Amino acid sequence: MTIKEFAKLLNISAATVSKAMNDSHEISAITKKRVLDLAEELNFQPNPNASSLRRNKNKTIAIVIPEIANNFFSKAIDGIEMIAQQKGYHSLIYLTHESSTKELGIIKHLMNGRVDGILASASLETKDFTHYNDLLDKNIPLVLFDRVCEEVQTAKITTDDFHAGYIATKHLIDTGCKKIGFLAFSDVAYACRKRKEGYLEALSEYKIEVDESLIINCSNDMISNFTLINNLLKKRKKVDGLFSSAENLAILSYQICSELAINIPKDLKIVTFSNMPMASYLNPSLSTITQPAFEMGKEAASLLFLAIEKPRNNYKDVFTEMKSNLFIRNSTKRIFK
Amino acid sequence: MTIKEFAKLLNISAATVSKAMNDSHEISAITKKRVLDLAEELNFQPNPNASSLRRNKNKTIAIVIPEIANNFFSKAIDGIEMIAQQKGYHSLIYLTHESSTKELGIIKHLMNGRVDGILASASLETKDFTHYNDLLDKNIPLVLFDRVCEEVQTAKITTDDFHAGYIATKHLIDTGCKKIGFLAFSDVAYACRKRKEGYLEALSEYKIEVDESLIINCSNDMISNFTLINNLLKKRKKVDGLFSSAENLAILSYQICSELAINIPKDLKIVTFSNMPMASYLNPSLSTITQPAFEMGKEAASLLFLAIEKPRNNYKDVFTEMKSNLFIRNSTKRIFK
DNA sequence: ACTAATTTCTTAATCGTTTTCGTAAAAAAT
DNA sequence: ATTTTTTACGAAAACGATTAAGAAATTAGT
Repeated sequence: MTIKEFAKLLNISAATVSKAMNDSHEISAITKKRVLDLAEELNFQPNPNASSLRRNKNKTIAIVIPEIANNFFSKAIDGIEMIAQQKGYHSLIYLTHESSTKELGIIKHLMNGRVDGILASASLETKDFTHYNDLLDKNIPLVLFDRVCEEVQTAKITTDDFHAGYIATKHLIDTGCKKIGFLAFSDVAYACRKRKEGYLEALSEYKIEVDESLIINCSNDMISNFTLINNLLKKRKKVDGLFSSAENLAILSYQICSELAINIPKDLKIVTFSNMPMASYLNPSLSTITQPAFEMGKEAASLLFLAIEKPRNNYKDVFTEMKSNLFIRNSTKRIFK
Repeated sequence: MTIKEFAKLLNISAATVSKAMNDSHEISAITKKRVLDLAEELNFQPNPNASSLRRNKNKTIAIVIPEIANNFFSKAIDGIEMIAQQKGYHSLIYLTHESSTKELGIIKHLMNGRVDGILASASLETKDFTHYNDLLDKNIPLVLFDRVCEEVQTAKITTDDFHAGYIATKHLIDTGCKKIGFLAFSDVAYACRKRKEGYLEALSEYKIEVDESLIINCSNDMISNFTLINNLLKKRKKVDGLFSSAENLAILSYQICSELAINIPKDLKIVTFSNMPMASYLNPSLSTITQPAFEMGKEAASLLFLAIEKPRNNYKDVFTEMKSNLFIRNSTKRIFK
């Protein structure tokens, strides 16, 4: 049903219906009620494409993320979608599967005005960020979250990665670790670099010399990650603590420890960034740095809507570091020998 | 940039550009190449709203699911999005948070033609399914997956819930359980009813009398679920095996066992439906029935696109039961006393 | 060489809204 | 009572693509 047909039912013009549904002051309360009541009754909704075309607004945002089968991102989406639904917006979702080619394709595609704004988390592979800057040149609001990058001058939501890295490493030192390895999920990602800096800061504070062979630069390839971590852990005496910057690397480490019969936490203590709800029930229970994924999603979305609805607002300067939490569990339990 | 402005750059008409970009046979190869090359260079894309309005097609589908911070649904979305991206479609995501009111609102909203088709998984609360039938009346393709319902005559993708329930229960019996409880995540959901029927079938086959007090009808309220399961497990001698129809109920059971100092698997064996990647690393490792979530998503999406692109196809008759797998781990380990 | 058929492009109508502008009617001001 | 202002609505022109129908240019057929 078109707005014209609908209008005919009430013997008024399409213009009046449109204005009534948009709560224009030009329309009397009486007429508004007649329109709204019938619209409710017949579930009449103006064609969104025609509306978007005319208004040049689609009430739609895009969420571009590396992966979804991931406790952090799925919770973040939960937060984003909640705010979007509150605001009456629709959320398109795009997965890059950590491929910069896919990311580039998706972002370039989104320049056609299909969405009013974009929430993105860069893929691991991505080293060139010009596509994000192109978005900004086209005045499409963009908020980066978690996987942010310095090259793009726009709003960013992250966690206190440096501090968390420091705290995690300090915790390992406090439980008696002397040779602490660091598993980097990326050697370029801003968040990972910050986590590493926190790690280095803690080592420095406790006068522990940095051993580069204990710093493992992992990638998106789980096979090669396996090899890397396996090689590290095989020379067991060289490492007694592991700070992992990503959940999946910790899982991999659990697997490798199980295969190599390395006892956690006796032989090796592990603390990791993770949003896993089951961390308490692992064998042994896993000490984690947990990011406020849901809140980050909400925060990022709120900021995006601010940018969309108040174009004068200089949202681009926002840089929010949200607080993550250290949950101490048995994987970093101090063992007195 | 509009198609007119773009056309002017090549000294041809907008119509020609449109046809060239849609690979019409009316346009010469030479012109097509000129158009496509410039479009590539300038990243020109026709306004999607104008296009959708004219064509009455949006190249967009909706995914309506109860929750996303959930291993099954996030993997299913992964599969759906992959197929959608291959087909050049966009995926809108809507979360109902298990609320039938929200579900109803979302589905009613989607009747305005914003999407070409819908993939849905009903919320637990939903008992009235007329909104889905309304969609079908409006000729909007609909594929239900996992949380399907008999009341709606459309395509459905599920798992072999009856068989899986039977196998899981049989496995508990084989490992020595005599008093097996069943944790139902819903008393109405089709999938859960089937799982229960499989459970009952196995009991019957082994001549184990059904004890209704061991069948716990859980809900979406985790607080009351806690009470229900806690009450069941406190009278410990009454139950020595637990078949859980949903992951979160198993997690809750682990928690309760830990609090009540019930040893798994010695005092109680547990097997559950779950897509948790960490099942092997739990304490004890958790025996699971695992659904092919990713493949289910792909299958559901493929079917939806078939319905969208071949309107004559009677996709509505499709009812696919995909095979789930039983992974036997330590939570159901036989203990010889 | 002339007509018919085919190829390739253009013009113009159309999709269903929103919004500007204009105009009655009603209310307020004189 | 007349003018001015305000209120409430309608007519028509956008928005930017697609496509049916028509026209020019080319090729084929006789």
